[in-house]
Amino acid sequence: MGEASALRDRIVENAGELFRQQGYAATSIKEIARASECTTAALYYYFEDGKEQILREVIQRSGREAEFLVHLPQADSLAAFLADLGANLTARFPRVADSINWIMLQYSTLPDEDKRTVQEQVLGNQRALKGGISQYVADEKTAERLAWLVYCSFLGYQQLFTKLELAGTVDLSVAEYGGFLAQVIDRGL
Amino acid sequence: MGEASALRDRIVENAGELFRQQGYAATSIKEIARASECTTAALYYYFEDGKEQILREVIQRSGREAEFLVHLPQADSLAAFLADLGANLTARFPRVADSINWIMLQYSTLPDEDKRTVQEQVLGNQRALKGGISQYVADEKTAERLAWLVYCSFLGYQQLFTKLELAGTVDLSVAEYGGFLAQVIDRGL
DNA sequence: GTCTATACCCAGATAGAC
DNA sequence: GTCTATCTGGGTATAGAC
Repeated sequence: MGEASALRDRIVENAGELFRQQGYAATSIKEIARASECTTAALYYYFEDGKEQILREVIQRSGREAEFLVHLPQADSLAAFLADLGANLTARFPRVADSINWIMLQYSTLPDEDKRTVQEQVLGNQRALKGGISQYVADEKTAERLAWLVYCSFLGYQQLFTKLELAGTVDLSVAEYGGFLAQVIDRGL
Repeated sequence: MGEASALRDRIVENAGELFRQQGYAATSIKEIARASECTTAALYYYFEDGKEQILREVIQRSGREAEFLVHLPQADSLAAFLADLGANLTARFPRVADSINWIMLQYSTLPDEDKRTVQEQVLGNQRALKGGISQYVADEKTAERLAWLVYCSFLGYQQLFTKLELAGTVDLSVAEYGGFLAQVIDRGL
């Protein structure tokens, strides 16, 4: 089904970039070929099933790449941990949020195997986050829920403030937002 | 540019439904016509600029419809207010989240006027939420931030748990999630 | 392995009948 | 106002040369 090659890699990479920017449906195979500096014929040499196969591979790759939380901050309190997280998430989280965004629209049409891949990606992120939080929170269930809360909060923020460009209209940076979240979690209002 | 008519309404309505389900790019004008039980020619009678104009009108309508938070719960504490909100959001929020989802992918291509419409929709929701929260929180800035936090949190939850079907894998209902958020906000961990 | 050339289909769009 | 019929272009896909 098409062995490894530099071109093959470039195609998956560029397709992913285009999907993140425009979504799957709005991206044509010609566009992917152009970005990869090859023809559509070359593309079909590596991906017999065409666009759908590229979709599958992009999803799998984005699953592998999604370990954005692996390098969790070291801190000596939960509040500090979360504030750090917010400050540092700017670099890696936008990509994750972009991926989730276009995949979400595609999700219902995916074969079960790919659905699982996507879920695993999200679950992996949450688990990593939970691991970090567990250092400061004794109760298992609380850590679990807190990880979801933090994950969902940042995802929503990312989408509204970056994708919808609210950052230009509303004065609330990720760092501030993260700091506020940290503070609320730490001691309530 | 096409006066009011039952068919015209149906078209915008059905187009919106399809956009929410599949996104803008994946929805063809023929599909919209089929769903509206008319031909594409009839569609062009009402929408001279075709698909793009329909897009604009769907966005405007979804802006008008987005007052999902107008009927805010009455409660005698912030925690109760938020818990209620979580429990009741199930009905109206999914639609808002779906809209944001597909619009987000389209956003960068929108003319400035429509961008503003979208932002207004989000800002309107946040403002409404803030209004509710202000009853319990004296400080202006805190209410502001809290409204964003709540909004982002529910948006993220909605997308992960409903769109990505995590609700089937992870045991955490909206009500539980909202309850937890309420509790955290009220008194921290 | 990658290209040129091309087939085929469906999407967006419109003219003209009724 | 709504339809039938049709055009054009771009999208997916492939055969065959190099």
